[in-house]
Amino acid sequence: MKELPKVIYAWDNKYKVFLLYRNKKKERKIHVVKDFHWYFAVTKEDYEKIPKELLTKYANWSVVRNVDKTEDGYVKILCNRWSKTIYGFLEELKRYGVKPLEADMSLSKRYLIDNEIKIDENLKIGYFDIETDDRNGGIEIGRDRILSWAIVGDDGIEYYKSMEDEKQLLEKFAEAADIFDVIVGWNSLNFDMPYILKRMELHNIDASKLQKVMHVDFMMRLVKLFAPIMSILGLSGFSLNEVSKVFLKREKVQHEEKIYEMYENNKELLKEYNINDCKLVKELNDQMKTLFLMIKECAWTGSFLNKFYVGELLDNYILRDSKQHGHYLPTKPTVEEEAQNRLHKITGGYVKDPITGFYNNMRVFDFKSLYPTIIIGYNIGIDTLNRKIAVQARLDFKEWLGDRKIEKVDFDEWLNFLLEQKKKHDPEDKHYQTAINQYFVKDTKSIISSLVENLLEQRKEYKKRLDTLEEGTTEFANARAMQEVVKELANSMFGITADASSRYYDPLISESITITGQFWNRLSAKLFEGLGHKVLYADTDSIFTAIDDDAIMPELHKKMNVMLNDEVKKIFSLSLEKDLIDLEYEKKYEKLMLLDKKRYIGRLVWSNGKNVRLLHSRGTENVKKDTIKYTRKVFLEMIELILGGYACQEALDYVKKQRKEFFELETPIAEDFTIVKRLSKPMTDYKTFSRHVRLAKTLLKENKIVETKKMKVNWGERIYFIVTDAIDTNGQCLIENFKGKIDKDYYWRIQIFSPMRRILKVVYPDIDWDKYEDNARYEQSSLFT
DNA sequence: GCGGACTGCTTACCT
DNA sequence: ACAGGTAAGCAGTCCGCG
Repeated sequence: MKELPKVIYAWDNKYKVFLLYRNKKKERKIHVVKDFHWYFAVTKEDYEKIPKELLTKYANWSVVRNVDKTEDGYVKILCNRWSKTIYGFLEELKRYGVKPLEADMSLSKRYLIDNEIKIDENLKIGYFDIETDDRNGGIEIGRDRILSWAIVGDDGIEYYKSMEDEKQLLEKFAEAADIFDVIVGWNSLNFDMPYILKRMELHNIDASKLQKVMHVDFMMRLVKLFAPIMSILGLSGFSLNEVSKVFLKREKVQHEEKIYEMYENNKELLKEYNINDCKLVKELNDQMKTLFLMIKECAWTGSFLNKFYVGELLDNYILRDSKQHGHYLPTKPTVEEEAQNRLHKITGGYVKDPITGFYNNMRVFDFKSLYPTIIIGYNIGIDTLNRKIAVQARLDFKEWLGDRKIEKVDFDEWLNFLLEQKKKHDPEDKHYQTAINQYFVKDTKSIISSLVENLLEQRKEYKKRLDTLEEGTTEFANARAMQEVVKELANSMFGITADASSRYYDPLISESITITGQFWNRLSAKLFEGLGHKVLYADTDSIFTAIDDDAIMPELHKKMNVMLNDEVKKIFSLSLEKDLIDLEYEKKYEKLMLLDKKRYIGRLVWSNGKNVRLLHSRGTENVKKDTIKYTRKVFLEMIELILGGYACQEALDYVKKQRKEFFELETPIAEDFTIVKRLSKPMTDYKTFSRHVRLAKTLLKENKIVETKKMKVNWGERIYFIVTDAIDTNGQCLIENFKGKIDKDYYWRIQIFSPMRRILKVVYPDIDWDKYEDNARYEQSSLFT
């Protein structure tokens, strides 16, 4: 193969690389590469540290095959990756102070990067689903036989099989799947795929028959995209039925009978049901273009669909770029190194102690792309950090900070410390100094900063292009997709420098980013206050200040940006032609109750340049899923009344009224008082047993719920319960066992009044709200009023 | 034996 | 299997107490 075609998918088998591609006739073909050798790299300086005997020893053990010194600055050590001794070799090298580079790579990943192989975007997609014998009840992967399968192509062609002979059924599935580049299912990573593989194993069918087909679990992607905004979408869960209802206004095919009964008595309905599930997933994708976007991201970064994780995408993207520049990156940490990395806690964003209160005309400013901006501005990267300065500079910073937390340190003291340190460590001004007193060279651009810069630049371009294109056209969809792609990648760059399992992990780097973010935020607070605007709250990249006059806002916004850019450039001697920092004026609340860190609620009237009028809340009870329905209703009602201008006395009367109504409630409805809590881990991992865990224990024994898996993506079951006696640790019942008894005192104190009181205390601080908590105490005190 | 102070666990949220 | 920061509620423990 002279001109390498775009590749659909690639894998390796010890010493061979398999490249799947489409020929001129659009047929799927495999190209096998037999003469590509695995290697890792070390720098030339590191190579000198390796004793010759060590290399000879491992060469004699057939671990080291060859040494390639042809590249600038690096030596490639060609090895037999499948020798177990390789790990001993790498460890031994580390003992000599040698850092093996990119020694974690698979053979195929290495090949794709070295040969700059492009990824094909024209993938043939099949949506698949299986049905299994459900007579035994409960779900256990591979326990019962598969009754049928269906695949629906993106061209709409349907494939379906159902037969007695399961072995043949599975063979047919492998055959049918093989014409697709990728098969897409719903929760298929945890159900369909492992089920099929288990049953294939049972029938001694070679699993490699499915090797050539990538697999995507569509549910997992949607969970990632929509889990944070479920309530906005009106989405209560991620069953296929629920998601279809919300996005497609359609439901799954209804059936009264069990799957097995359909298989026995109503084969047509089973077929319809099975195929329909595939179609639903297809229609979801047709509507949202999710796979289209994922495929774009893969082609852009040089990754494959079945390894679609931000970390993996970025890794490929960075590795390819650095290879082009003739650089090799660190090896991913071993399990032990990763555990070691985790022990070190990295400081994150700045959260100001809020000045709580009920405010008029609260304005929110927001740093656009805060962390990407910092990466670019200070040329941050592993390749630009001056390690010679780093050690002493770190010690100086630690000594100065002492046991204080950085957010508690006086801002001017911090500023002065940094200015002094700059003189000490970098008198010739050859570096950018970050707010954690680390120094990044100015003269060569770091890999990640140029990538992030490129990504942000691209994003601007796509946004510009979007304005010129017509909505609904393919070009528009393309541009928007790419805009999303570059945004996600730029924003994730920080994440991988703080990820203990990543080759880019480095606390000096990630804290250079986060703590400089803290510094910028506090600097902007200082500037706001210099202009007479008191900052009331701030979280990471946002600043809250109350300003009555709308007319001054455009001017203030402009002024703040000029000042911020000037100050930052001056303090850190950033030699930037254009202004990097973009502090946007983002929101206006006509009224806002600022309750606590990460908790506020108010009337939003202006957002991102548009007039709006809606209740907007963060972290308050109405947004939390474990709030009971009754509280949600009363709480929101009270908020509306307060926003509507309730006076103190009116609020007091309202609380009294609510209290009375609640205690006079004769037959509480279960629905109103159900507490919902989710399990987060396997039962054996629990150290304490709260009410929902106690209930779950029994449910688990009775096989009514399934054990929570350790994987992060797989949420545990939700437990719906009611507290009947708060004193008793077993004073709770499941919603289905509700007999009409609730612990009224508990519900009033904890579930209903407590959230209300948090608001009332802030809005009407002069009243002693505590006495309305305890029923008995209230009765007593009311005797005297 | 019981209650208050305290610690750490758990869940769910915010940026 | 990209991060840290935080509130609230409560389980569990320790301690004092003639």
